[in-house]
Amino acid sequence: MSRTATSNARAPRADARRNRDHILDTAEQYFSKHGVGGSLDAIAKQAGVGAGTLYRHFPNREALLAALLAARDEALMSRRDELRTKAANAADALDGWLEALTEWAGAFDGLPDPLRAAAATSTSPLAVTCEGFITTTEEFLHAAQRDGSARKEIRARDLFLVALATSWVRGAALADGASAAALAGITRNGWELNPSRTRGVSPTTVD
Amino acid sequence: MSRTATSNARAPRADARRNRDHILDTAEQYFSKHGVGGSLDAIAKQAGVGAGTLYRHFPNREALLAALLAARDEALMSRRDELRTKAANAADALDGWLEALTEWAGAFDGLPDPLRAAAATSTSPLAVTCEGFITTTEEFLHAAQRDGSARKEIRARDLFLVALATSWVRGAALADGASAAALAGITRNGWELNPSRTRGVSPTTVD
DNA sequence: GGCTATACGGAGACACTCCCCGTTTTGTCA
DNA sequence: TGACAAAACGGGGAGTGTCTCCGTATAGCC
Repeated sequence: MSRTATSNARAPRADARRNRDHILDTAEQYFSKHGVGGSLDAIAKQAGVGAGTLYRHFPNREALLAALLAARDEALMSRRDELRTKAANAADALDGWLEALTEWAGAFDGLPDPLRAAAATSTSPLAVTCEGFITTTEEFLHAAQRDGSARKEIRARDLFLVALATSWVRGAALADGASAAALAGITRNGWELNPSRTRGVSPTTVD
Repeated sequence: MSRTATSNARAPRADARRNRDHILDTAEQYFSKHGVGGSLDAIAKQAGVGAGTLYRHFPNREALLAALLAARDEALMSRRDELRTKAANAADALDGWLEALTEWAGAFDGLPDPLRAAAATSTSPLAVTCEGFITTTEEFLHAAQRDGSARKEIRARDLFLVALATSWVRGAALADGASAAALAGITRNGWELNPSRTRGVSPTTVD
């Protein structure tokens, strides 16, 4: 009981903070190049620290990923705020949010898998992040459902999983922009009700 | 040139065939329990053969999976034939086929991942299987597009990937039947055009 | 300058994939 | 039936990865 109630632990040592940051930087690079499955020991070596140091800071791959994604939270939050205020209508807002989520989940190759697992288990550092974004999804979804532009039977969690799944598919449909667009279209048609705008699909040439 | 043109290799030895079958049986059980990520050495041990024997028959995990799935091909084919003849219309046929694919991809935990990879690379024993099913998907999709019940811009490969993705999501949404139904609904609304039947979604209670 | 909590690093236990090669088994042909 | 060559077996071991443990180093404080 000798510590303050607000911060139960004392401030980290300077070298600890330095190493942590360095590991994070290295992991960011490494996962970008090799996907989330990249060797953790290799990251430690490349960061110039021992394996023990890496595992002390991040007990497992998920913890490391969670820390990496935390750095992106802010961007996603500001995107949310932007959609809240600037979207033309609730449907576009929801669509924009799902696209933002899909991109977020595509930050590293293979990222959708641990995210999906986290969304199911809730006993993972990633789970907290996921739950937060599901709540935001719910906000946008409810708004769209209230004004009749989204189907009533759809739940936010399912839509979140759809965004992850879209990202998952994109990881395979390499270099095929058409697939990404097709997926987005299928998803939007999937949840949308009474589309107000005749969206771009021109009747075009018959053959 | 001393062999017959039709079968370039001689018949396998009796013990080889026996071991192969035994490995397959064991792998079926093992993957069912532990998912497709289960240890191959453990399968060999449980099957009572050496690791070398397993790897001689199936050079890698994908080859083993492909052999396991081959045993299921027949069931899927007969489902296809059933849908061809008994489905009320092209849309229901396509829907039924996609559901069959989704179930097929859910045979083992984690199966969608190698399937997705195979659908992209085409240099894997699983790729052949995937391509075959994509072709069938194309058949059902074209029929639906011809009679105006499926959107024109959708491609068979994308729909195949959607089926895999649905299976992938189901792997997470454990024991939640509602999610499975929701996903199926989103998918169908995603590709369907001018739904002829007012499908079950009752306007129901307002709150 | 010295003391202690904190943090470091890397050796090593354990697991998994996959190759290699000496040994065993099978099928065939006299 | 016996013997021989091809086919197949099995498991040791190299390579790679995860994660722990503990002797050593160092930052921060008095």
